[in-house]
Amino acid sequence: MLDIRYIRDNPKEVQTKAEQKGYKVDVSSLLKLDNSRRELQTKTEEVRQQRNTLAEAVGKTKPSEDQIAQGKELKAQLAELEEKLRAAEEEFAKVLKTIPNMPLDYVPVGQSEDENVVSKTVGEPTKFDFEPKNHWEIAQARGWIDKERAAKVAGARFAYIKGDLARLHFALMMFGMDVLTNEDILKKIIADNGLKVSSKPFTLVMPPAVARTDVYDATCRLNKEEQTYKLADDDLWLNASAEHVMAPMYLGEILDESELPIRLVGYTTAFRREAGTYGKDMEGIFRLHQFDKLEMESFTTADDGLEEHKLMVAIQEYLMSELKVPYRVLQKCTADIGGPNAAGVDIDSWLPGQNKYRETHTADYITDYQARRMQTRVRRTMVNEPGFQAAKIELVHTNDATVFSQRPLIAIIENFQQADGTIAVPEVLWPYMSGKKVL
RNA sequence: GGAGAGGUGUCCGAGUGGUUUAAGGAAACGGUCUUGAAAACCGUCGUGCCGGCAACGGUACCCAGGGUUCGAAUCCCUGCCUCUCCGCCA
Repeated sequence: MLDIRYIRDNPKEVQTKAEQKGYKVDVSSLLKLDNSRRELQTKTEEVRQQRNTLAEAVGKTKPSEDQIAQGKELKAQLAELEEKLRAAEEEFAKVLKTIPNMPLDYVPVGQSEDENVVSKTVGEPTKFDFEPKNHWEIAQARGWIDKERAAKVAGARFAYIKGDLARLHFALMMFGMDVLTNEDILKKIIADNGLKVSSKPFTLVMPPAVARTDVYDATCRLNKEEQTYKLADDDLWLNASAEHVMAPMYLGEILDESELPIRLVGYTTAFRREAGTYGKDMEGIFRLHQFDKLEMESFTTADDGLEEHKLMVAIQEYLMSELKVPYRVLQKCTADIGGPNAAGVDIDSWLPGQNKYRETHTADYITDYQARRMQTRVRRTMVNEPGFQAAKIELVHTNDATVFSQRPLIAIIENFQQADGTIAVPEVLWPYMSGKKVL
């Protein structure tokens, strides 16, 4: 959610930037709702004041007939005003939520994902002296993926991932966890990228896989039931990303600045209905209703938010480079970063089986847009001199980014396939493969 | 899942219908004293919203949402959460 005061002060900018993101919003009608809401609030508070004054005048004594009559009159007035105020606030909040976050100035303006800007390409598309297969062909031949039986059990777009492919998944997860929780590696990444951020390691988290409606909604990430699975008998939704259940961890809390940054690396199974993608990417495990994922989430001060975002991208690049999978970095344009984001980066991995780069990672910088709804704040000491100190409470900035989902498995299988049908395990994963270097 | 007891500020904890701007204590921070520290003493010590340049004023918030009342932290209802016992269970 955007700050209404910012919208009041910059209505034209908000209108323009929302449109750059492809959002149809009506800032002027929002501001009208804001005005009538505030007028009603003032009136309501005036009546409440009269009520409080009367109650105080009565005190412990028995109220007179006249006082009771007055009180009843005020109560009736208040009931009417409060109802109007409630309706006005509800309408106001509904419209305010439709205003997306403002893109940062460096985010390229674009109409669709086609206008994302490739900011970097690392490695060359892998060359083969044989015709490379796609991951689905390879996995079927090896018995690594069983979608037919999964369809029998759970329906389309589910999979049994088996044997060495399952092992490879856990190796990848372990590799990610080891990097993210290792301060020395983080220091190296920070130094190599010239970043000015804390080297505090990430804390490994296994979060709940579900969240309540109001909590999920506060993350600004809850989609409609067409997109997200809702439990039938409980007020709970299955998460569509670990980020969705880690972001609201500090809901309603005021953190101390000394606790920041809070860095979490969470492992969870994510669930997505993938409505509107029927027929797309049906082969293999590229797009499933369920997938396991390791995800970064962090809470920082506003001052550190952007550097934190850059750190997450740098970590993603480090992981990809260590795997030696060719990739490119995309600066997402205004149309593609998503409503809550101020900026966003995708990393696309080279998939020889599709002969193109496909998205395997994303990194989201959300500034204070989520934190305002979640009311996750930080108490900062701004001035601390003898005889004088001032504390300030600010919204935190949130960042999230993929460490590894299941898609990198596709990249590994396809890039490291050999003529004999086997897969060479990337060297950095050897320690996690129980001695297997070839699958 | 069944039965019972609870949920008050950073923490402990009082308050069960009306000067609650929530007692008291602890922690924290500033000061006095001290060579320094401790102790003692003095002071500060919630958040949101509305109005105001500001000082400040108003209002709401005692888990959440409803209700009763002239008046609710306090009474009633519902939900959530915690604890104890039972049941079940990786």
